[in-house]
Amino acid sequence: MFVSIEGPFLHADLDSFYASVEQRDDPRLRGRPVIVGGGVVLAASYEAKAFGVRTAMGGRQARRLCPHAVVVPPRMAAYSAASKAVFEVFRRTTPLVEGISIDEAFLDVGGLRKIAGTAGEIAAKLRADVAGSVGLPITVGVARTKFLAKVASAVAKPDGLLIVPHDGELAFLHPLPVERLWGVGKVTSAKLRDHGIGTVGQVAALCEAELVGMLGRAAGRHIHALAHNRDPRPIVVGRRRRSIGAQRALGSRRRTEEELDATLAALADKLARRLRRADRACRTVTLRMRYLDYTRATRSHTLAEATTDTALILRTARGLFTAAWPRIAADGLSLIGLSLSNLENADAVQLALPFDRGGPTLDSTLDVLRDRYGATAVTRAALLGHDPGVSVPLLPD
DNA sequence: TCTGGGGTCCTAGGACCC
DNA sequence: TCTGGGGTCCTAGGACCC
Repeated sequence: MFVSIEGPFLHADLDSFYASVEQRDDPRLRGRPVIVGGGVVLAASYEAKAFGVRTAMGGRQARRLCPHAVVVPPRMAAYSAASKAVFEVFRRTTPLVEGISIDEAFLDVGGLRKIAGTAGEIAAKLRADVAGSVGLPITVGVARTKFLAKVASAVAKPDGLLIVPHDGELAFLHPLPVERLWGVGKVTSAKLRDHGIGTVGQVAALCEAELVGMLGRAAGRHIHALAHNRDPRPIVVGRRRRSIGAQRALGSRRRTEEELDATLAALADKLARRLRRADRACRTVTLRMRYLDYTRATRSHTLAEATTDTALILRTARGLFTAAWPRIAADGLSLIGLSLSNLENADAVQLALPFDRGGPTLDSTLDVLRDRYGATAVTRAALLGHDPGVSVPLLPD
C-alpha cells in the first residue's frame, strides 16, 4: 500500500459506463436510449436518462418511461476488459491511481507539473487518451481535495471537464444541494432538510456540535469537514478488498428448505472459488437474509482460523441458516446472501519456528514474529497457525 | 412502483483481558 | 473483597456508494 497526499487530484468517472460500452461495441445503439439489465436497470445511456430512467430502477418502470429504449443484457466480461484498458491509461498518466470502482478512480497529479503540465492540461489529455485508445467518454473533475474533485466530476457530467480553482472552492461548493456531500444519502438528507438545511452553504454555517447532535458523531464531523472542503484523505495505491460477497434475489414465491439450501451451497462454492483465486482466506462468514416483507437480518460467525475451504465455509453458513430457521420458516425469504470477511493473505510465507513441547500458542508465536519482523508487520489476525510452521503475511493486514 | 448485486464504513452492546 | 477504566474482538444492524 502506498499513500500520496500531494495533490491536486483528478477524479475520473466513466459516463454511464455499461451503456457506453454497449454503444461503443454496437454502432446501431449510438444516439439511442439504451438500458442495460432487464429486471432492474444496471445502467442507462444519457438518451435514456433524459426520459427519467435511473440506475437501480425497476425494469418495468423504466420501459414505461422510455418505451422505445433498447434493452440489452449485461456483458460483465466486456465491462471488465474495458475497465482494465481505462485503468492502464490512468497508470500511464501517473502511478498514483486509487481505484474506487469498476468505472471510477482518483489520480494524484502533483509533482507532474514540470513533466506533463498543469492538472487541467493533464486532465484534458487523459480524457482524449481514454476516448482515443478505449473509445469511451469520461468526465474528469480537478481540485485540491479528493472530495471536491469528485463533486466537480459529478457536476461536469456527461463527457465533461471541470477544474475548481483554489480561490473559488467555497463559491463553487456552497450553492450545491446537500445531497452532493459524499455520505449524505436519503436518511441524512431528510434529517438535514427537516432542520431547514438544503444547501452545502447552510451546512457550513452550522458548528460541528450542532451537526453531531443531528447526525451522530462520525457523520456529523464528516459532513462538517466536507462542507468546508476539509478533506485530508490521500490517494491510497493498492488498497485491498475487505470482504467478498454474493447474493441471490428469490422473488416473492416461497422457497422450500431444500431450495434455499441448494442456493446457499451454490453461493458458498462461488465465493470460495473467488477467495482462492484472489489468494485470500476468510475468517468470518456472514449470512444475509431479506424476508418476504423486505426487512433484513444478518447472522455471522467468526472462525478461529482463516480458511479457503468450500466445505468449511458451507458448514458454517448452514449452521447460521439452521439457527435462523424459525424466522425463515415463518416469514419466508426474498433474498439470501453470503459474505466472507476478516480476509487474510493466503499466499503467506511459511516459517519454521522452534516450539516448546507444549506446542505454540498464538500469542507466543506472535511474540517471536514481532521480534523478527517488527510489531507493524505482524498482527494476531494475520496469523494462520499450522503446526509445525506458521504462515505470516509480510504486510500488515 | 415494487425493489439487483457488489461493496465500505460506523455504531453499540457484551465478553473478555489487563 | 470490591471496584474502575481502557482496549480488543465479536455480533448485529444500518447508512451509503456504484
